[in-house]
Amino acid sequence: MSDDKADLIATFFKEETLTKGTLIINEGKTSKKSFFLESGIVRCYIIDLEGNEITTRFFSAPDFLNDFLSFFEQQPSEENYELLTDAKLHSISFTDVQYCFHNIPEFREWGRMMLTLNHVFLKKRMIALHKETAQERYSNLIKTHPEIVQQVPLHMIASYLGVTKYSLSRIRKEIK
Amino acid sequence: MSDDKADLIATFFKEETLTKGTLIINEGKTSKKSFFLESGIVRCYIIDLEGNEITTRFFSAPDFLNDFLSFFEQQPSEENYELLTDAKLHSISFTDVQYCFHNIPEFREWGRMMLTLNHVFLKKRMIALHKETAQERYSNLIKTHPEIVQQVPLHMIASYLGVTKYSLSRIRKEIK
DNA sequence: ATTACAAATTGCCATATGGTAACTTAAGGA
DNA sequence: TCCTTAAGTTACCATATGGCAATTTGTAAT
Repeated sequence: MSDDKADLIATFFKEETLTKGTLIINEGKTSKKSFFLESGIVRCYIIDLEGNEITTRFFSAPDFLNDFLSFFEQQPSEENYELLTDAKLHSISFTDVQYCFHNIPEFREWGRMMLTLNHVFLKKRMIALHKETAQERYSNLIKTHPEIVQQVPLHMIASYLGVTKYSLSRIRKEIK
Repeated sequence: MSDDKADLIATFFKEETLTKGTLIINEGKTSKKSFFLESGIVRCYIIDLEGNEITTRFFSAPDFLNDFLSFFEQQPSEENYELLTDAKLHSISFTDVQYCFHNIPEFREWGRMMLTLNHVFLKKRMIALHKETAQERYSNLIKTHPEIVQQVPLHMIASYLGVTKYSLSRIRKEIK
């Protein structure tokens, strides 16, 4: 992408510095923004029928993130997105995203890529939950995202991997 | 949608009658078509590293289907789509889909809906694999898609649910 | 009717994971 | 520093599921 285009696109983003614990997307509310995460870690989770939190995804900087369904369909989100650390973000509004989609081909291309990556992520995760043992899933997480394993509380990682915190604690011991 | 538009869109679809066992999308090949399934059942599966088939999805008529990644990104498919019964399909080429996207707003809207439904399916499935027992997943399948439970061989359903055929056979016995 | 083959079932035991309760460790506030 | 609380660990046992092997059932071809 040319510098001109990059600069143009950058003008639509607004810098935000937020503290640990902030919810940047809330269950039940329609998400108005997409984000670029410059620093920090974000956890995405839903609350199931029994009231348990299920962590469905982590984002660690640098990365783009939004709630695909809530943002692009402008409907209430089913998930919460919580900052696990203090973070610096750059946000763009739905209106501006629409404007950029219509007027900047490179931005449209970027949107397509986001969508594809999102889809690939879900498919990989589905297959992992399907065929891998909890230990394999944990080992893979260490390989691909060591920063998450290091910085995120064990019970959240356990929930993300689909096991209890007790099991994950045992898996940790075995791996060492 | 108006009848005029519907008729116009229909002209881009070509009827195909195919027999049980036919692969309509092949692993390794770039998918050139999207389909409307008028009658029949389709199974989507991948082959994992150990050579096992993992069934990732069923489609039963009437439904639209394509391989999102292979079709829209025009890259080799990672999955196979197999007819489990004789079937009548209506197919539309990638070129024609692009044409319709550019020229028929209703079609664009339909594309967006497909994408969203696809996404919702993957998320639901992820959560099901995450939190439900095999028995719950099977019960839900019976509720939502009894025709699949009736017509599809047990070992394929087992693979879809993420359990062995032995376990599913036992689950079946308990439920009765 | 007979054979052949795939699909499905079931007894048996192994393994992975769940869940409680007790305990230890770590971290932040008064 | 002490106190309080959350996080993490671990012993123990329960439950869910895996997987082999033997058997039965169903189905299609001859």
